[in-house]
Amino acid sequence: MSIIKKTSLKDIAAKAGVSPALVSFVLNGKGREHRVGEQTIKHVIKVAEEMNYQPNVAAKSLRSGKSRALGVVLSDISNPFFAQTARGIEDAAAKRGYTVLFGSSDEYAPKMDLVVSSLLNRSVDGLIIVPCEGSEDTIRELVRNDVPIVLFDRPMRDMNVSSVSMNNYAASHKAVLHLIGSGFKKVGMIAYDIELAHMQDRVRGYSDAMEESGKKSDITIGYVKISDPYKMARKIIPRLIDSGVDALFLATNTISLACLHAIKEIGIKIPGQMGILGFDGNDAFNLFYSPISYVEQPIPTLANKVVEVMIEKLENRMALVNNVQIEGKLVIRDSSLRR
Amino acid sequence: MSIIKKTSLKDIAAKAGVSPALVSFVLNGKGREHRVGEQTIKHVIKVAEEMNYQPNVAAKSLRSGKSRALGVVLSDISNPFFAQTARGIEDAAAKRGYTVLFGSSDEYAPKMDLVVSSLLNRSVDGLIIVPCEGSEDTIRELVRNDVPIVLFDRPMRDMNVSSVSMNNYAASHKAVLHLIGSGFKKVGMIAYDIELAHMQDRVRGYSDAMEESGKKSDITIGYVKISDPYKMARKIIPRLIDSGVDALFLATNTISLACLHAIKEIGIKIPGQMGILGFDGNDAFNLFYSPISYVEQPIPTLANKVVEVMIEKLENRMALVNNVQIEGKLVIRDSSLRR
DNA sequence: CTGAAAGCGCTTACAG
DNA sequence: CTGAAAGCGCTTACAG
Repeated sequence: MSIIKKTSLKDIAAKAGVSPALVSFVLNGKGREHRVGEQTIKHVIKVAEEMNYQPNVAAKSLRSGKSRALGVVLSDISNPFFAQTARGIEDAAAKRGYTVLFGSSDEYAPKMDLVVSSLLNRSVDGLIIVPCEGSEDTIRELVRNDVPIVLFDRPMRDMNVSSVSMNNYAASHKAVLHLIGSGFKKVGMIAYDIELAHMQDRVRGYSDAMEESGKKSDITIGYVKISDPYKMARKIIPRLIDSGVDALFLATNTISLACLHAIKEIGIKIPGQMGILGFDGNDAFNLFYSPISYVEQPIPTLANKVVEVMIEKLENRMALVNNVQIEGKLVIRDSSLRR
Repeated sequence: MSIIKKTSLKDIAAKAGVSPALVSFVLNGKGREHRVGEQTIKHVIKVAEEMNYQPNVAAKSLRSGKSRALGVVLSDISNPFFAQTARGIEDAAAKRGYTVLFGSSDEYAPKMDLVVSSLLNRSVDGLIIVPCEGSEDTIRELVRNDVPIVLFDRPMRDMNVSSVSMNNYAASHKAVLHLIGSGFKKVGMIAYDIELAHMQDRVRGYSDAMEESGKKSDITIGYVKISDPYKMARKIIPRLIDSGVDALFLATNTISLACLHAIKEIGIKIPGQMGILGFDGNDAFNLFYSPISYVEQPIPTLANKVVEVMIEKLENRMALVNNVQIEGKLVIRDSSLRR
């Protein structure tokens, strides 16, 4: 096994006694199409294997304008949700012969622009983007320039762009109904103070569930900054308790963790004093003295789907917009069960 | 802001009224060197900016044989330690104008070979590798073929290859002395049953600390499989307790988490019945009812260093082998304090 | 101080 | 059924 590449098309052509063009056709599976003889095809392939041919990717993409590479812009690849997403996308892409380049926007639009440019610069064929707040213009311009993009995790309505995300409205709605059904009187929510659709959907799911349960006047939402959720959670939670909130629906994994820290610090008993339902499973939820219930996002399914939609778009050159929603799952543990 | 690239060197040359070669020189900062006139330099740069020139990476790397891309082979990018490493490497590389491609080996040598080939195929300039067990031959072949590589997390001795890792021996040694100093009588260890240097160093640190403390006969190591640490932890821990072990030094983050799950399930009190000292901080450690002490790896420092060593190697073409060790830090919480 | 030209390794009309 | 040739966008000796 020699991992190192050096053989070129020309070398194979020379050894096989044919032209480089022919080798190119055969190796790209276009032998039949160009009516190359069966014998020749077999022979060329054999020689290529013997010489351990590895095509030069730079040459290929220079010539073809395609790189078989996907750019993926995440919020932060070190965040567990996105780390798992990254892994899922990498695997799904590899299965289809695509490589993936990652970048982190840190939820900051100018940083996102930087990452997008750098990725485009590397001539990726398409971009999978977790759009951050204020990135609408960037997305719009990419669409306008026919850059193939698929949004992940956060759809953007009224914009001509495909997306793959969880059905945030339905999952949140179900989660809140579960809390209410479990006997909690006044369910509050802690969310990010951002306009992005996924967050709005989670908030709507909560509000609608409250309203449908005749608790419209109990709707209580504490907003925290995406830049420092812990600090605000520490301040807001006591206030929510004072206002009579006896259960909390936490809108993201990071918010959940921040709130658990605050709750532990303040010394609130779960679920006795406060019911909890978080987002995205993790070890901390499982190891908490009162295991935490949560909305589970089917990350591998989501990752797989976004790659599928992307490649569909790339290889069929379809312009049609596809907004895929995948259902979440409620995982129920002690923290959301009134005793 | 137009993110889309299309301007070529030739376009700039035409507009600036000079030759493409001259533009290439100027834009690569070799204007002075080639004694291009100051006026011309300024003018060319201005035109390039006006036209929002973005060099075609494929063409550059085809021609130069360099891609300014680094390949990074991790164990599993969805594992928190490696996710944070990925982020650190990405940032450090971006700062120096390099892009990063990731791949996960899943601790399986054949998979690692696959990922390495694919990365090399994409003509990365160098490879940062977290070597898995049984990958010595691959590493050796890469070295033999002059592929610039730097090992991360796990050095390999007696092999002509640079590495960046934590000083595992010292950190483990210190951790175990702390447990003993804290009053625990019989400190056991749970480790992976692998030969890799970082694990051996952690085991040696433990053994030496025990021996130096006159507890040679108390040395008790439970080995778990890297493929399913939880299952074995569940079996081994009761046995260790039966043998009188009253504190556990856990050799990795994953092992720590697996053991905490098992401990919670079995219902062992920490630190009353069992002292615990784990590896790598995380939310689960902090939120555990008895906060877990741990060895902290300075991930950003490590990530930064590995990129530095890599680029040093790449740009100075130095053949010299550099084995960097960075000291870990002991973070002490309740779980390792006898009361 | 500046330009013309070759060539990196591919793909793809075009010609036969 | 197969080959010769152009060209993707760069860089870099070479010539002047």
